[in-house]
Amino acid sequence: MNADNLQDRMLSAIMPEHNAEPPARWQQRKSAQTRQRLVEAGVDCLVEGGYSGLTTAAVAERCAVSRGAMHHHFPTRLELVAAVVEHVFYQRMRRFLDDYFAALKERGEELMIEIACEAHWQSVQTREYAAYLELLVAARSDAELAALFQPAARQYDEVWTREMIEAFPQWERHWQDLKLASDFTQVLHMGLLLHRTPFADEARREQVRQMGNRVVRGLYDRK
Amino acid sequence: MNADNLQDRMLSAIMPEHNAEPPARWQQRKSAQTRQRLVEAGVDCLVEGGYSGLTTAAVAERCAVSRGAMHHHFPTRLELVAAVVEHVFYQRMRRFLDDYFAALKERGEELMIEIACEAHWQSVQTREYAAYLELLVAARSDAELAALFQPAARQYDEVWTREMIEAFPQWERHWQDLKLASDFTQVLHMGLLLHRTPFADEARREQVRQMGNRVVRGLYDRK
DNA sequence: CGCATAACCGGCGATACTGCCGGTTTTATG
DNA sequence: CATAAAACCGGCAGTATCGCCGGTTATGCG
Repeated sequence: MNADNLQDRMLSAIMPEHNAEPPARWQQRKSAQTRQRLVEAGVDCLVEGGYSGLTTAAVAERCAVSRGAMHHHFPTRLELVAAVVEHVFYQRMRRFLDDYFAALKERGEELMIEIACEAHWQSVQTREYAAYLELLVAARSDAELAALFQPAARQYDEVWTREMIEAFPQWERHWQDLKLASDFTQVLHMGLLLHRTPFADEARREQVRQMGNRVVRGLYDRK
Repeated sequence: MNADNLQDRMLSAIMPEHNAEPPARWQQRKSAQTRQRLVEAGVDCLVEGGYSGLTTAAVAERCAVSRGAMHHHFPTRLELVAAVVEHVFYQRMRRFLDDYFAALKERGEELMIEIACEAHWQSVQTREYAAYLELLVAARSDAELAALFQPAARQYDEVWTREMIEAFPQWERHWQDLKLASDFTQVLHMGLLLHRTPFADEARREQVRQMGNRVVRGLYDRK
C-alpha cells in the first residue's frame, strides 16, 4: 500500500470542483480565492451561529465583501450552502488522512489502531467537524439541505469504506469487523463531542473514549 | 429498593413547576391545559423545523391559538423555550423510567443490563429526545439558550447519577463502572441517532448498538 | 346582578434576511 | 487604445418574525 496514493485517491474522489485546477489568469485566480474565503467564512458562521446563522449578509460582512459581490459568487443562499457542504466533507477527510499518515510514519505500524482512533478523535475536534455536525442536524428538518447533504454523506461513506478495506490488508477476510470498528468509532466520537455540554467533567468523556479505543483494539486482536 | 419510590423521587426532582399541582378552578385548569398544549406544540415545531423553527407564530398556529393568547402565556419567545426545555428533560427521564420498570417487572431482574440498554434506546427514539437534541445543538451557538439549557442538563445528570447509584446496589463498590456504563450508553445512543443519515443501512447501526450492549454487559460481569 | 380579574384576540411598527437589479471598477483581448 | 467581459458595489422591495398594545370575551366573587 502506498500511503500517498491512497490519500490522493480518497481526497480527489470527493474534492470540490472549484478546488481542482487553479486557473492561470489573475482575475480568475483572485475570484477563486474570494470564493474560497467566502466558503470558509460560511464555516465560521455555521460554527458560531448554527445553520440559521449561515446568512448571506453575515458571510459577506465577515469577508469584508459587499452583498453584491456575494451575489456574484453565490446567487442564492442555497448555492453557498452547497459549496460549504462540499468543503466540509472534503476537509473532514483531509484532516483525518493528514493526521493519520503523519502519526503512522512517526510512531510505527504496530500502533495503527491507537493512531487511527487518535487521528479520528482529532478530526472531530476541528471547526470543520463542528460545521459538519450543524449541517447534519439541520438536514434532519430541512428538506432542501437534506437534498444536498445526503448524497454528499453517502458518497463520503462509500469512498471511506471502499478505501479503508483496501488500506488495512491486515484485517484480511474480517473486513466486516473493520467496518464495525470504524462505524463504532465514528458513532462514539460524535456522541462524545455532543456530550461536552451534558458531561461537565472532562474526565468522564475521556474515560468513555478510552474504553472505545479498547473495544476497537479488542476487535482487532481477536481476529 | 422500591421502584415506585425511586421513580417518583427522580421525576419530582426535575418536574416543571406548572406540572406540580393541578388547580381546582375551571379557568386556571383550562389555562394550564392550554399552556401544556403550547409547550407540546413547541416540541413538535422543534422536531420539524429545528430550533429556528420554534417560532411563536408557528406554535400558536399549530394549537389554533391566537398570537395574543400566546403572548398571554409566554410574553417572549425565550420564556416559551424555557418551558420547552423543562418539559423535554422531564419527559426524557419519564419515558426511560416507565419503560425500564415495566420491562423489569415483566422479564425479571437477571436481564437488568439488557433491559436498561433497551429502555434507553427506546427513550432515544422519542419525539422528546429529538427535541432535546435540537436544543443541545442549538445551545452550542446560542448563549441565551445555553443559559437555560446547561443548568437543566446539569441538574438532570446530577439526579440521574445520584439515583442510579442507589438503584443498582448490585454494583456495590464498583459504582465508577456503573457510571461509565451509563455514560458510554448515553454517548453511543446519541451518536447512533445522528448516524441515521450517514449510515444508510439500518443493519450497521444495529450492529454498533449490539456491540455497545455487549460492552456494558462485560463491564457488569467482570465486577 | 355587577364588578374585577383572567384568558383570549388581532393588528402595529421594528428588525432582519432574501433575491434582484442597475451601475462602477478592474482585467483581458484585438 | 478601444471594446468586451468579469468582478464588485450598494440599494430596493418582499417576506417573516419579533415584542407590544388596546380591545373583547369568559369566568370568579360579593
